[in-house]
Amino acid sequence: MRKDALHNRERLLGAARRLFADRGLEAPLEEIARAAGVSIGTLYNRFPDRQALVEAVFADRVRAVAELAERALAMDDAWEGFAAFLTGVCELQSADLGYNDLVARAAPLEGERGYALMGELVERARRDGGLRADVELADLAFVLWGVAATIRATRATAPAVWRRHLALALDGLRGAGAHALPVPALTVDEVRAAMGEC
Amino acid sequence: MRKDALHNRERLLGAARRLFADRGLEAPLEEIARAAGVSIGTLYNRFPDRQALVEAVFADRVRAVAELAERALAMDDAWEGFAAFLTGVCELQSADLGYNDLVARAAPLEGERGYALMGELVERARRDGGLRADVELADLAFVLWGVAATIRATRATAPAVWRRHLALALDGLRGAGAHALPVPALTVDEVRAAMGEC
DNA sequence: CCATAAGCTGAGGGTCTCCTCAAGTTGAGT
DNA sequence: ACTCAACTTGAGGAGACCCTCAGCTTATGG
Repeated sequence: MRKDALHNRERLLGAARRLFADRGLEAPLEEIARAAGVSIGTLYNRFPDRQALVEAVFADRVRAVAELAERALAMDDAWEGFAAFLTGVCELQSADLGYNDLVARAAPLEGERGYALMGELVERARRDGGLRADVELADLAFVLWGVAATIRATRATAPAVWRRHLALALDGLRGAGAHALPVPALTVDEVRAAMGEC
Repeated sequence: MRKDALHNRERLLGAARRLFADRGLEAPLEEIARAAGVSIGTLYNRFPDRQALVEAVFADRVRAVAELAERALAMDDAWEGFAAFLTGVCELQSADLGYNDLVARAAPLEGERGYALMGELVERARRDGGLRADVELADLAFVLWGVAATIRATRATAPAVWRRHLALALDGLRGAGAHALPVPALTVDEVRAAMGEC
């Protein structure tokens, strides 16, 4: 790859990072190109479609979340770890509208390893962290989807209230005083399908 | 108003009701006109803009929710009433993608009277229904926004799981075993602003 | 049955975004 | 310096959707 091409790629990634962050994943590609000081054609040269650009921009987030999960698992208190993980992901969502969009469309950690990591977080919290027994991995999607909606709605008005929503959601996941759940959890495939849905 | 105009108005409302319900509030107006068997010009004659059409279509929902609130207040058990109200609104959201969109943009009950009604529901449940003391009216928005997101994501895949999300959210609102909330609730104005936000 | 105001129509102009590709430019190896 | 593959450019076609308005149709009251 030629040096100028590489340079343009960097500029495009930077511009996309910025625009996705404060306008969401639907930010016009033309505007990203303009912000990068490059023509729309060049953008398409470097990234065949929007998805390629999105993936390149948010690749770092996958690593960040994996690290988050590992640090959470390393925490002494299982519940603290569980809560810290969800809080961390929500913090990323709140810092970046694009990532917020993204988490609604794909789990923060994909693949065998990702699911195993998050599954262990849930398992451990259930075993000895006071996470209610009838909660499953798939139920984390509710928290993520829900808080994402609150973040999106309140980011201009009250950029920290999502923490209140999250706190209420976490209390709903605690064992103490829990009530039976009315329907079974989503299966892994259903979660995937639902995320694809929008 | 001429008879044919009235007739067209009805056809338009019917078509809009249908299309909003399964495609959301962004359904193309041209398609609504087509479904109504009427030209796009006529649609604009009857309804100056999308908002007018939306308001006309969902006027009945406002009445339905008001009734829901009154029946909820009439229930013996304060918590049951509170939960029944939220469940009822979520059921409406789940039955109609357009209404689902709408609830994210405006409270299900607006105006002095609407807020008073919902406020009383919260107040009463807090007083003697086991609703946690630090929850306020504005916090209902979290439930509505959150469940709305789940409904939207899962309607094709698992159209009933939102009840699970709602159950978890309700458990988070219960008094037993509640943990202190990290930030103050939204003010009424902030809720309004947030809803306008999207 | 007529006059006329009310209503209907749909082509078309405007905007926005996507994406392509022919023509021009440039980095880099020789 | 020269060559040429790699790269860039931006005008422009395509597709959605919005909304308007000049010209035609029709309900209705007299």
